[in-house]
Amino acid sequence: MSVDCVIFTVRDKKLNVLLAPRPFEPRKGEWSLLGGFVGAQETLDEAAQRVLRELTGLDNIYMEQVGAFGSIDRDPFVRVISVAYCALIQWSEDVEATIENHNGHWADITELPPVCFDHPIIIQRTLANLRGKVLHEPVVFNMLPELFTLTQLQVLIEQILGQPVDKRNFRRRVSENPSIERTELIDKLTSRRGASLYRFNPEALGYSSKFKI
Amino acid sequence: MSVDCVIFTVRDKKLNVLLAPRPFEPRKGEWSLLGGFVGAQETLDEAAQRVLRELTGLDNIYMEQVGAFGSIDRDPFVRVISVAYCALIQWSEDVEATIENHNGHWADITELPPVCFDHPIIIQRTLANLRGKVLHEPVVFNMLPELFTLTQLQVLIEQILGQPVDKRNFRRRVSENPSIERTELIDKLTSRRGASLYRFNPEALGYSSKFKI
DNA sequence: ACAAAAGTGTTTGGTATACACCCATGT
DNA sequence: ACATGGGTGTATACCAAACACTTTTGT
Repeated sequence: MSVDCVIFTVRDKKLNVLLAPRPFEPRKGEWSLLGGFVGAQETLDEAAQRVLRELTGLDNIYMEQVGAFGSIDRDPFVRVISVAYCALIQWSEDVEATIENHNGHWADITELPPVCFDHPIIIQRTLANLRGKVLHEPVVFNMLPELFTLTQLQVLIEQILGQPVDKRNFRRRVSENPSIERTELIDKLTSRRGASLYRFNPEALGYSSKFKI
Repeated sequence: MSVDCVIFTVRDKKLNVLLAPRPFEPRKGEWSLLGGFVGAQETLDEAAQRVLRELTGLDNIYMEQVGAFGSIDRDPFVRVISVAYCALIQWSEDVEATIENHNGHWADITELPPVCFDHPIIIQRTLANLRGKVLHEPVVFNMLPELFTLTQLQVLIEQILGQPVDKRNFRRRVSENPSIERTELIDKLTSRRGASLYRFNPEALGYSSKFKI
């Protein structure tokens, strides 16, 4: 019984997934998702959080279960059932260091290397899952810094959906979403003109109103 | 490692879920979902199909995984992780007999009796799942006979959604859905006037068109 | 001056909703 | 005759999509 984490981040304007060489047999050394076994006193959610923490140093991360995968061919001797979790993290130098200690490598999801077992299927299902909810649930903010520009947000959503998004319609929808608040701050790093920085404030969602981008 | 089946059917115009007294300790005798352990040579999907077959006599049934549930408190001694499956079946006298041999009982989902462990959560999550897709995927036909009237279909959907549906809008949407074909046959059992019988024909969905009701 | 990203409204077509009466038939 | 469920159309409000130019500023 194991958990496998499909860890997404946005890096250099591309959606990436974290892979690592499999640390033991069978298929030792082949690319695989980051996983671990479930302890006897852990819930599945706890196990997933722990695995993520051990391999990235991150804690308190957004994770959601995707499903259980029980293909038989995984290991010829031991039956392994794996529960997949989707994690969204913010890329940073800090994390990068911890990840490298565990031989983790980011792979652009549009050009994945060969991955072992049924992990390609798990990645695809997780991505489909994410695509289905990115516009209806406030999950993307887990991949962005506290303050972000609308272009950053748009590019990220385009990466997840795998298709372009109309800029004006996008910005109108954002402006109608009370939980995405414009701050007085201006980011001058990415453009000459400078772009307003925004913040996600979950409190600002009214009682009945649903999140929507 | 077990699978639990959340088996829905429509009976007497109500959405029902199948429960059975738990056959062994702990909590022997309390209401529970129908479950079983996963064999060493089975996939999860196969295990779910087998459990369903053993307990209802039905084969080749629509089933979909809902997720894995790993709460610890389930059994104080053995760690059990359960993968839940949603099954939609057509109610019939035949099935009823097999079910009774296994002490199965239908429970109206609007007035569930106390159910053991985390099974109430599993039922609610499965139902939420079903609600989310009933209008976008052709799943309801698994709960209806080959030929059905539009009122049957409407009542079923209302039961699943837990709210009424506008009759004229509903019938317009159905008429726009090429996969729901009107036959020449008339059902005279449920009304004096008689109602046209319809059939679901998955082939009739065009290439790009999505199912929608 | 120009390159590079930020920012900004309107029109149009489609889709979802609300709503009430007549029809056919068995009893 | 009447009770029961079957069947039908329109008007309106809302939402989604398409679309192109001006602004700011660092170099």
